[in-house]
Amino acid sequence: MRDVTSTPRTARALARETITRDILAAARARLAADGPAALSLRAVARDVGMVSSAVYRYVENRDALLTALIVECYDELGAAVEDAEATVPDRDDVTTRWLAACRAVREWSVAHPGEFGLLYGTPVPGYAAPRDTVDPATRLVLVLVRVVADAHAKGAVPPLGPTAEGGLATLVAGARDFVAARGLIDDAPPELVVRTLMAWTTVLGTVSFEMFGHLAGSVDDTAAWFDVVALRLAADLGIGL
Amino acid sequence: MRDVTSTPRTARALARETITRDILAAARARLAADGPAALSLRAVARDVGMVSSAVYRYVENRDALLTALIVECYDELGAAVEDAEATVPDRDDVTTRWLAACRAVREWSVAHPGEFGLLYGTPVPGYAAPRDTVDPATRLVLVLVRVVADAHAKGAVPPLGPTAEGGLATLVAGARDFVAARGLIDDAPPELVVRTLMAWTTVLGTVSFEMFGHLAGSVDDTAAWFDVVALRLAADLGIGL
DNA sequence: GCAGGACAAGAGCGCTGCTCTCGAAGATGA
DNA sequence: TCATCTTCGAGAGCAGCGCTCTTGTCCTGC
Repeated sequence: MRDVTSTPRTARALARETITRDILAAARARLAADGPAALSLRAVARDVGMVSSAVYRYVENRDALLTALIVECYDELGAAVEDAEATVPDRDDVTTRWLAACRAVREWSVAHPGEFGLLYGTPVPGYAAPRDTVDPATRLVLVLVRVVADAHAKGAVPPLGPTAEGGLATLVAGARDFVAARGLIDDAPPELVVRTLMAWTTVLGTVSFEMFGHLAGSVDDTAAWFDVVALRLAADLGIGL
Repeated sequence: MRDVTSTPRTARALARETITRDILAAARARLAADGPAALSLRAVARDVGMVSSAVYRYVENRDALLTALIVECYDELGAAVEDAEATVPDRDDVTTRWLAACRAVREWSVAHPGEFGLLYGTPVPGYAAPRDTVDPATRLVLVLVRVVADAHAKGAVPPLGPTAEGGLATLVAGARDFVAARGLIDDAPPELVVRTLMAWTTVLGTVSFEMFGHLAGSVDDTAAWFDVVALRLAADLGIGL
C-alpha cells in the first residue's frame, strides 16, 4: 500500500496517509456493524466528516475498499491464529497446537461476524476477489499445515482412505506444490494432503454453520461442539491420541 | 402460500395467482443471474412488465420475496437430493446411496450458484430467515440422515472419537431429538450423530469452498475432489468398505 | 346497477455508487 | 518571490434502489 520509493513526506503526503487510514478504519467499523453487503461508501464518508465525492480521492471505488478490507481481515485473522498456535508451550503436543489454532479461527470469527462474512461468505455481487487477496488468505491455512507437517515429521500417519488410487496425487497437485514450495513437506503423502484439506474445510464449515445459523436446533453449545469437531479432525489426521 | 380455504376462483383470483407466479419466476431468474444481494424488486417489476409499486400488491417487500425464494430453493434442492438417492437401485448399497445424495447436493449447487449463495452464504444484511425456512431446509439433511440410519440398522458403527465422554449426548441433544422425532433412530448413539453432523458440515463446506473460490490453486478437478471427500466421509461414518 | 374493493400507474422521499465541475490550498520551478 | 501546476474538498447531478401514498380505472358481490 505505502509507496516504497522514498516519497518526500510533505505535509500533504502525511495528511493523505492518515486520512486513508481513517477511511479504512471507519469502513472497518461499518463492516463490523452492518456486514459487507451494507457497506456504504457514503456512510463511511459521513463517519470521517467528508462528503462522499471526496473519499474517491483516496479510494478508487467501493470494490477497492472491500479489497483493502479483505486483505486487512485475512491478515488479522492469520495473525490471531499464528499467535494462538505459537503460545502453546509444549511444541511436541501437536494435538494441543492443532486445537489452539482451530479455536483461534472460530473465536476470531465469532468476535467479527461481519468480517467473517466478507472473507468466507457469498462474494459481493459484481465483485471478484483480485489476486492481492489470495496471499493473505493462505497465512491462516499455513499455520494448520505447519502443525500437520510437524506431526507427520514425528511419524504420524493418517488412516488410509477407502480408495487409495494413484490419481490422488494429481488431484491435489496444487495443494502439494503449495506445501512443497514453502518447504513444509516435500513429496507429501497424498492421503495426508487430502485429509488436511478436508479438515480445513470442516473447520471452516463448522464455523460457517454457526455464523450463518445452520446449527440452530441441532447444537446449543457451539463452542463445545467446535472442540469436539476439531479433536475428531485431529484423530482423522493421525494427530493426537 | 396458496390459500387453502377454497377461494372462489374468479377471474381476478386466477390472475392474481398467475401474476404472483410470474413475479416469483422472474425473481428466480434474476437471482440466478445476479446473485441474492443484487436482487432488485424494481428489476423484477420491469421483467414482468409492471411498474415497481404494482409489485407490492403481490409481494409484501423485498425480504418476503427472498423468503419465498429461499423456501422454493430449499424445496428444489431437497427434491433433487431425494430423487438422486431414491434412484439407486441396490438399496443395500449404502455407500452408493450416500455418494448419490452428496453428489446431488454439489450438482444442484454448481448448476445454481446464485441460489446456493442465498441458501448457504452470508445472510442478506438486515434479513433474518423466518421460521418458515427451517422446515424446507431439513428436507435435504433428512435424506443423508436416512442413509446413515439405514447403515446403522444394518450394523454399521462409526469409529469412536478421541474423547468418548458422556457429555456428547447432551451436546447434540437437539440433533438426536430431530432424528428421534422423525422415527429414524430413537436413542441414536451420540458418536453417530456427531459423525453425521460433521459429515454434513464437510459436504457443505466442500461445496462452499468450490462455489466461493477458496479451492482455487489447491484442487483443479473439483468434481473428482468432491467424490474423494464424500467417500472418506462415508468411511468415517462407518458406512461403506 | 351500484357501492366497495382490487388493481396498475405515477409521483415522491431518502438512500446508494459514481462523475464532473469549481474554487481554495499546498507544492514547485524560474 | 511569484506564477504555475497539482491536489484536495465540496457541491450538483445522474441513474438506480426500497418503499409509500395518491389517483384513476376496472372488476366483483350484493
